[in-house]
Amino acid sequence: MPSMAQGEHKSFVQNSKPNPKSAFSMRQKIAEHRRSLPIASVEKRLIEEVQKNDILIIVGETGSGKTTQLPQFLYNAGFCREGKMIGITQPRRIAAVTVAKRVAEECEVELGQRVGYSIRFDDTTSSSTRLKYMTDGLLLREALLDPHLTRYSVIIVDEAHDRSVHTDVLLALLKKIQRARSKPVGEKIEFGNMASEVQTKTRDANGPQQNGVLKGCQGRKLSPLKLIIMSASLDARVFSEYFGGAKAVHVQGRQFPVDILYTVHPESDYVDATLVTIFQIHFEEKPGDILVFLTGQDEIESVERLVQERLQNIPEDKRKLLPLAIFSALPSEQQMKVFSPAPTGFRKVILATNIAETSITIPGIRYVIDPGFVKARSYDPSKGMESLDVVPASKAQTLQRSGRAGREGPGKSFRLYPEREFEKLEDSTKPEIKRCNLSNIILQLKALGIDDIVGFDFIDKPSRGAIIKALAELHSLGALADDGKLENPAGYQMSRLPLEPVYSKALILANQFNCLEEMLITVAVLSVESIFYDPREKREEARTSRNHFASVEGDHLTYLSVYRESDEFLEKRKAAGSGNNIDKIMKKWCKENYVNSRSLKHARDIYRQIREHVEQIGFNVSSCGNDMLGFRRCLAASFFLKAAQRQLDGTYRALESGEVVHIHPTSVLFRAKPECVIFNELMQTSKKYIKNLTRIDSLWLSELAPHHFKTAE
DNA sequence: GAGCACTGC
Repeated sequence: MPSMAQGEHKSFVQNSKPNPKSAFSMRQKIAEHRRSLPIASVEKRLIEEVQKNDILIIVGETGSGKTTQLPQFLYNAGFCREGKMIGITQPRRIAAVTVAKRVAEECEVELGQRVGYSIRFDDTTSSSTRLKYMTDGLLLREALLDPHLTRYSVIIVDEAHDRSVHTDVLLALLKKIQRARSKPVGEKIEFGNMASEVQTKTRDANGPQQNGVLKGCQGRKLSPLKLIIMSASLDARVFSEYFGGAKAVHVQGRQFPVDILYTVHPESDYVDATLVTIFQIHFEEKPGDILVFLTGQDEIESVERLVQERLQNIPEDKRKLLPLAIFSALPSEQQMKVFSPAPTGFRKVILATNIAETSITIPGIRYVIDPGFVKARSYDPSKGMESLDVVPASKAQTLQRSGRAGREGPGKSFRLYPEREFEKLEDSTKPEIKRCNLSNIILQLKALGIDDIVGFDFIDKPSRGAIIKALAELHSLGALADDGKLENPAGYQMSRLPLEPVYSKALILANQFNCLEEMLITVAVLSVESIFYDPREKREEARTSRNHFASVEGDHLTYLSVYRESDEFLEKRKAAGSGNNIDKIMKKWCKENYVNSRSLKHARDIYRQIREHVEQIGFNVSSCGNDMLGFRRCLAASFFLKAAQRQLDGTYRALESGEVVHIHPTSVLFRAKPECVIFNELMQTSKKYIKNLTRIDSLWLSELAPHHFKTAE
């Protein structure tokens, strides 16, 4: 072991001005603490502000109670008259569920009555629901069916600082809807008409009767819509400016003070610095668990190993330190371990990715170690390529991380860089909309009747190049006509499916190729994280299992056989009379076959949902049986935009971008190296890798996508 | 022969 000597010691300096707004509170024991929440004292004022202002920005730190209390205040003040609802959006499913449950408890109603939540695959709302918690993505979907969101009197967009694509698009849309709802219906409004017109042809069976609603309101005003944007931290000004100088109200939070400490000098090796700091805290600080923010699985696993190694070299009475890893790819049973209290006398050190920044809250944390980096996804529209890079965290992220030390008592945050480096960080993370593929978003906007995408009023405008690229892709897929308007019916059908546009297109084609059943399964599996466990898994049984499913034709057919075999197993068990617990049976099968049960369950949910959708469109779900040649031709026709040809040196050239790429080691075609393939994903990590491929005949491309390959011959 | 932060419909 290198000289990670015990004597090594890092000097930290206290930051010059203590963070004034650090007062997190413990997880509130709900009912008894309601009155003591900071927001309780400003109920009257908040209601007045909402009555006076159509748009209100509320800046509230964690622990203010805004998410649980404000909707109740509004309900009591009469904002749900005439059956109207208050919608509260969250960026994450788990938050929508837990908050709704808590509020139902506080209101002493059954979940799904006055208070409910609705997230994909799980809707607890009923006709009596007035406070509806949901994900922002779900509300966007609702807007496709009801372009004025007429059932809502108030919409609260919570955690707007998150700046997810969904939040950004939703805010832009709500701005438009609010304007439309303040005008008499007879007047021409900027969008919605076209969408509702076409809707009569393609509307979901249970969609609201939009035309009827509009007719009934003829000559009258739609009721106005109140908009409340809730955000933590620095970004309030951005939202206020976007909404024409909207009023912003601050609500005090509740957190314990967190001392911020910086290193005196920059650290050249943050893994090493992390290790030193962990032991320094362990030896010198009072009891309390440590939370370390690292960038990924590999890093976490190596720090875990290093901590274990080092523990062997210190006196036995000081070894009471328990390292635990948490990241999203970790099976949930192992994730749960970080939540159980450490054995008596032990100190936990949680090695986490960003998952611990917002998604989960671990009790007992008093110390945070923040090396100041994050792994971020970015997208290069010109090459159609994603990449994952380690980049410096933003100020907002860094504050959020430090706050994790002050939820249960005063804490300390150790930043592994000097204070002057903090000042150089970006204020906040680049909004996702500026670093992702826009084809899906643009398809949604087009379906809402918004045709001028370049001129659309985004909070942060995506680059022109990214917009053009997405428009071109949608045009190639047949979703957009030459004039840039949505094709009827294909474009509308595609916008209704909760899938990447290219997968929706694949379903439309599969309907024509008579292999819709196979394609439904394939795109469901492609829509989830890998259904195979960690491919680094070298155990013999795991390899055998993967080989058992592998198809020489490629990954798509491999996924098909995994899904089908799991399904057959389930059917057999059901027929044998033991079909009571589907989840349990599937888990057992997954374990035996080294398949990720979380992913497979998710794929099955998606399959069920999109099957319903295509049946509503009027497609007949038929199977091509054993005609895998026909199915591969359909895959080629669907994914022609992403084809690659083998070169003499064994590398591949992506036909669209001209990039030199490599087959990803997780592909079943990694060794076979067929002459021509279609693929679904192009990602740069250590190399430019293509993932999820199927072997095709290169002649199929010009035959099946002549509009795209006419010059190729 | 090598590797994937986190969400969401």
